[in-house]
Amino acid sequence: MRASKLFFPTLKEDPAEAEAISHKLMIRAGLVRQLAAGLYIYLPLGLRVINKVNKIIREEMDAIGAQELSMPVLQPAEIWRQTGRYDEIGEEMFRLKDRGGRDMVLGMTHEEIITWLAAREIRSYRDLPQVWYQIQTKLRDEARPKSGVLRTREFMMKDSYSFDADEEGLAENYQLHIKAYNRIFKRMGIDFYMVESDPGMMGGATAHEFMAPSAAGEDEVALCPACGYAANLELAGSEPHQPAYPPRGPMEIETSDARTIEQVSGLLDISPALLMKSFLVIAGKEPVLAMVRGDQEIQESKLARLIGDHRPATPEEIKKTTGAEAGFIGPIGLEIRKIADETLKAGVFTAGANKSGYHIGGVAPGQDFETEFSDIRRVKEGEKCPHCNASLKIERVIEIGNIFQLGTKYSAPLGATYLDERGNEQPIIMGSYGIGPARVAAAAVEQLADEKGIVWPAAIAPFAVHLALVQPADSGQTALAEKLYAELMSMGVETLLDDRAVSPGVKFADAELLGCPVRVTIGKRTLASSSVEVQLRRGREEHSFELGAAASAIAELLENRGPDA
RNA sequence: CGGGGCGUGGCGCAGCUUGGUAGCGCGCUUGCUUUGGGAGCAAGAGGCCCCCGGUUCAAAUCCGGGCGCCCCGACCA
Repeated sequence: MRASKLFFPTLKEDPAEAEAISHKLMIRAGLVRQLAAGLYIYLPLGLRVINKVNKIIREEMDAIGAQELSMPVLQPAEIWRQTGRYDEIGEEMFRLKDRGGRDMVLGMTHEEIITWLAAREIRSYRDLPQVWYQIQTKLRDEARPKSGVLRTREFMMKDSYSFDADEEGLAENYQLHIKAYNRIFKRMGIDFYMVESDPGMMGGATAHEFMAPSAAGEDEVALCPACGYAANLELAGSEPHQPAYPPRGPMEIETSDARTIEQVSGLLDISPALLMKSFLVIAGKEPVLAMVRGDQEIQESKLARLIGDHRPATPEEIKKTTGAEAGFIGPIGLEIRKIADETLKAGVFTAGANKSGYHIGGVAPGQDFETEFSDIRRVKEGEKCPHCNASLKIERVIEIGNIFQLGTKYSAPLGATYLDERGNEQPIIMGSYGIGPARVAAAAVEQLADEKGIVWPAAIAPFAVHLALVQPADSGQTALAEKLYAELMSMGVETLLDDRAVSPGVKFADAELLGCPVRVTIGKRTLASSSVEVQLRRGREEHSFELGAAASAIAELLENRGPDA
């Protein structure tokens, strides 16, 4: 490709609306343009990158026996009603009517549709197992699109679905996907972890996410450097330290205006770990008191798994339910559902007295009041790994892939069954597996970019070689550049020939911004020395090759750098 | 959905407090020069100042309403 013909509008300055590194650079390098909130146009260079990502995904999916197909984005609401998700999902699903007044939706995912297909076409255990996938547009009316291409309302997703006769088959396909995903992300040269994740409303028991560490990420994971335990903070567990507790023996303490953990621990001169935090939430219509130790925070997603959707109680509701103001509420004397974090099981604490201006000391949960115990706290950096007691690290990550064991969540309501060897009808056991190609590309930008611009991993770079012709007006230089360009292309090395009539500074700056792995410079120095200068984008390492052997030397250089080049 | 910020040539911004001529840098066009790190000189083009309404002799500027975009939080199948 010739830069003089390529549409790649680069920008000298960061766009005002961008915050994340990948967002800024993908706009500046002319990869994408924003149409509206969460809607992006992929320009030629951006599309080249996505296509490379997709190509790798296809190769590795095909390699585990998955078969590509394609399903509609526009879908009848009826199928979503059958699985109950039409009503469960709410505002995040785009809904519309066709001219005949039929309810339709724009697909946010394709479990319903693929299961509809399986229900019709799979009849016998002889038809199983199957793994089907597509790379297709999804639409979600996100509450808050953000960070450029990382969270958008319309996005592409590789989604695959496995169909098995039994749990063993599902486990096997799950493992195959883990293998494929590891290969895919390794080939792309990005850093990632596989972590345990919350299946959430996808249903099923087992789920993992593939996470690329990045400050621009929206999730956090807990990682154990010793045993490899890795989990999304939504469900990660830990062993918190145990303080020395005072003797049991409830007694009222006047705390006047001290409400927050900080104020109360300061006033009483005791560690926050000896206090109990109580939150009143409303689940449905029922009030629930959630309690964690004073030095801990509630992990909402863990609480939600016990009590479902909930919201904080209003000040009026708190007063009405407990008789006290926020800051003085506690479990003693409250006849509502109570859930205490399991770290409260062993100790003796100071809690709110349900009487404004007072706390109660010496409270032993489970003895001085009835409560359920469960893990509802958020893991903190430095707490002990639940498996090996090493110190946990917490990292911010971008979710680039996920895998779910669905079981019969979709096959049962949609009647996707098969006849087993004995002629008995059985529900098909399903799994579902996603990868977001745009997130993968953005994660690569986030992880590798330097102050000059993008540094693409070779596997997904828009071009392998950026060939800068310093003076296109000089016939000698042009002849050399054209020759090298033709040689590289004939060797299958994708090359961008920068033959634009712009100053050298612009060419070099754009080359660094675009981030192709290798930059080759042809200028008057090339004519003088008969050798070409080659610079690796990553680390900006310089090489020099003799003119005649340059093409093969460059190809070899690319070859040797492997996926991380 | 709660909180905050922003909306002025293609891009980045100033002007708004204190109403009266729309400005800067980059980019763009033409010519000449230049050519290994975002070139120089000269001459140009380009703006319903987000929209609607109000106040005023007069509104980019003040007031009301709306829309859009970004950030923090909630949500994220």
